[in-house]
Amino acid sequence: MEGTNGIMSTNTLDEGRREGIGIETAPKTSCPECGALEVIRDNEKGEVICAGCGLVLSDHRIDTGPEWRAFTSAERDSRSRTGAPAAFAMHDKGLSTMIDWRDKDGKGGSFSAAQRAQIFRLRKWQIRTRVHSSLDRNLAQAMTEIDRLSSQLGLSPSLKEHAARLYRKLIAGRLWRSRSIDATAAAAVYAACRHRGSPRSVEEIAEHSREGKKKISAHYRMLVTKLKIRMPISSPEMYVPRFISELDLPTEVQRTTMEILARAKEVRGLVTGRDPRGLAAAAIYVAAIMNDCRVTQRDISGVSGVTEVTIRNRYKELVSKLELTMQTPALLAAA
DNA sequence: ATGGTTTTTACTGCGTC
DNA sequence: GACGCGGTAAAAACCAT
Repeated sequence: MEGTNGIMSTNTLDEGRREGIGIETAPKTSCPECGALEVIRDNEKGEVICAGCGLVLSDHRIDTGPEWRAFTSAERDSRSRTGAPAAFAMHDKGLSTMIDWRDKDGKGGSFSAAQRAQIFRLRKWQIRTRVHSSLDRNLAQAMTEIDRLSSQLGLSPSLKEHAARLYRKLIAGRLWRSRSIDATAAAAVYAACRHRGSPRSVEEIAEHSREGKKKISAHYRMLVTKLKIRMPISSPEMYVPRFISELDLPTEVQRTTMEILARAKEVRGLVTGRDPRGLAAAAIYVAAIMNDCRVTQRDISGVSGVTEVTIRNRYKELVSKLELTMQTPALLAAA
């Protein structure tokens, strides 16, 4: 038991989370936009927000790292009893254990012998106490998977809940005919993100899932049709805030980006048929240069998940068809 | 299945720090 | 020389038919 407490110390958790996701950015102390020193930690959304201007300073990963879930079932149980209404994300509303399906921690590394032994005991315990109907087993596994995906993607608890709700709806309506729980769970997460207008690409989700991109999107399509939910078409704008904050760009750039995208919509053949992420990435690139703050195409490519080539193609189109002048104030002054 | 479109992969050249 | 950037051709992925 003292091992549990040790592992649950917040420092260890934080380290594990950061390493696991690969986020290196140190927490900022002041807002780059308005200089305010005060920040608001919004645990609900998983964001850190400037108290002065509301700029999202870091939207990442307040959630617990998945690698510790094996040790926190007791903690989670007690927490949910004391009030967290995390009903939908747990198949039996808090009585479930959350043991992962693999002997790996969040980094993909292995556990120590002692940790493995502990996990083994917990797994055994979990199997013995688990509800045995196939539906509940299904849900249990799905909820664990949704929880794991949400953690690794840094999704807010409410988004996780949404994904869980979608999954439950699918099961309850006997609309679930495929065999892959993981793919359906991933599809539910993807659908939830998209439904709430903070889209993650299928690629991003597939990165953390056992199932591939193709299968997940197939299951997503099935989910949408079966559940008869109307999805908002994903637009470049939806990606912009996340990319901007991941790139540590000021809000000014975001404003310019939005203006560019708004204008781009007017021109035919500029937006339709194109990957919205590529469009967002290119618009950000142009906007950054116009605002005199340099970002490399590589960096944008990294956070957006499209290649530099695509960014180039898009931004060339933007510049030519919108007749943008990409000269920075500095360059104009020099000339 | 097929054909058209878009994106990615892989490689090259150019200028700059 | 490493790096950012631009361009290209061919492969791959995607989508509607």
